Amino acid sequence: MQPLYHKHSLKVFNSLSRKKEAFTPIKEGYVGLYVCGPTVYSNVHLGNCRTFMSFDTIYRYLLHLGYKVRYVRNITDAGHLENDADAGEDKIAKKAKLEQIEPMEVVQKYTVDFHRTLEHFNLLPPSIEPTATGHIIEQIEIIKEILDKGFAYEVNGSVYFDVQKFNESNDYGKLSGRSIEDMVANTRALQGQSEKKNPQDFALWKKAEPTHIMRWPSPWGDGFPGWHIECTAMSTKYLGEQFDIHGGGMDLKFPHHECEIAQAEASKGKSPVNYWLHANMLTLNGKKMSKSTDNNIYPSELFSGENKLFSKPFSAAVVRFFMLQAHYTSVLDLSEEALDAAEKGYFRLLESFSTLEGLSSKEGIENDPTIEQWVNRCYEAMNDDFNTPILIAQLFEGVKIINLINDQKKTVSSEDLVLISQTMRTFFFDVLGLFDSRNSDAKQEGQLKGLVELLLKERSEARARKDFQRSDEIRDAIEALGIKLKDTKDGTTFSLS
RNA sequence: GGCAUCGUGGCCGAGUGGCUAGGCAGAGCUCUGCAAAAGCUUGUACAGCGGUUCGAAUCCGCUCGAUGCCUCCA
Repeated sequence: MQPLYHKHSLKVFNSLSRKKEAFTPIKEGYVGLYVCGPTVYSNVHLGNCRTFMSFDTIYRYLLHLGYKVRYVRNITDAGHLENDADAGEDKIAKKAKLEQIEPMEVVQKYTVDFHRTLEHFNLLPPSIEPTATGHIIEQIEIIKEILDKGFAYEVNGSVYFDVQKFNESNDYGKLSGRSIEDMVANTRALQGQSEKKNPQDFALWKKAEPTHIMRWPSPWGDGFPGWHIECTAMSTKYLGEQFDIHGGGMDLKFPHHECEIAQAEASKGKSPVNYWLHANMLTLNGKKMSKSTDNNIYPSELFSGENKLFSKPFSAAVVRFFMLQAHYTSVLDLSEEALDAAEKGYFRLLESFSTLEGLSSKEGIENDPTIEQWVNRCYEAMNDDFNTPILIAQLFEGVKIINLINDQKKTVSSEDLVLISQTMRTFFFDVLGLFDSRNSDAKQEGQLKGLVELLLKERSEARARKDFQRSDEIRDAIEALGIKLKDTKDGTTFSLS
């Protein structure tokens, strides 16, 4: 069977051209996808999750279409400074000092948190998850290449990218829509930048001060890599000098992604990425969530309901559904009212899967062409730059069809029924990555306990009226299910296992 | 200050030159022992002011408001 991408023409919004473009991978059938991962110096918050969820959905759809996708998402575990000044402090080192632990303990702690959280949201793990500290050699090699090409200079054990020089032959600012003249005119004068030729220049390698813990040897002395070089090194290593899709949060567009383009063009002489995709921000109270400004909420607080903002808990599936009801390029604001509405809609969709199981088709009737048209609309939605809100609207159309059949107001052929079922399941579970949060182990155990208690109540009532035939019937039936009963003078207890 | 994006009915949120997005909430009806679920019906919204056009929420200009980036951030 031919892969689905032969039938479907996917379009994506390319941030570089600011246009929707037909998606054509470099090598047919294969997609290289790179997404900037987190800096692991604190717990991942809900805003971070949205971006990774957006790209998870994109990854899932590409897989569904039959592409072989190599999805690389890095872990930034070194090298990011508090600011551009020479005396800037490594965030991870700062946190380590604060918590009085080793920097690598910080990295480990928050990497584990990151993975656990994303698992709650049902994100698929990437194909490769490289770390910055594991690719110091590769980063040094690229810095050397940039130096060799004359687009960087060394000063006092640090290496800086020469933005002015680069801009003479290339276009620095094309991704973010800035001109270098504007940048020159508007750059704030920060202290301690005397090493740089120009304020726009950015560090490729920084000399480590004697107190700096995270340090590696290099041709320029002990130091650590700059802010942007890790992504260039790792994407090049695993996806090649040119690859299909680079994703990340909107806030990384400038300077991070701009610098990535510059580094790749300077070292390899060609533009590294065909399609730049940027996921928009999740806001809270109308403001961007941010680790540094404290305007954020952590997933665990939302799941437990223990937070200042929401009066009740929301499951990870509901949150995922809520986020997918907005397009990934739009700003989305989080509120209790919106989550409540999402929860109800999500339950309605889930209900339809139960309804679906009880449906039967009718023999000897023709396939209904509107069913196939509906399936096509589902695909059209996703093909149009992964328009999950429209897909979800179509799934609700599916719910309507299912209910009509259930109410015997519509009859379908067995082929159509299979098609409806497959389409609903494929998009809901596989593509959107949604899941049934109602059937968590804890919840099921609670329900089971409730049912057993109900039966025990009836049994004790039977015993009270000396109807031992009935009470023994109940006991035997419960014990036949492997639930052990124990009568004590205070009443009956039971154990499920 | 510069660059970019956005402003859609009670709420969330798609769309982007003529054709009902969808969800939640509300109203009415059907079904139902009660309830729930379900079904049907119901809302002419696109910040404001000009302009282009046979026709604009959709294009252009201005005004107002909001957000993101310009310093680490998804």
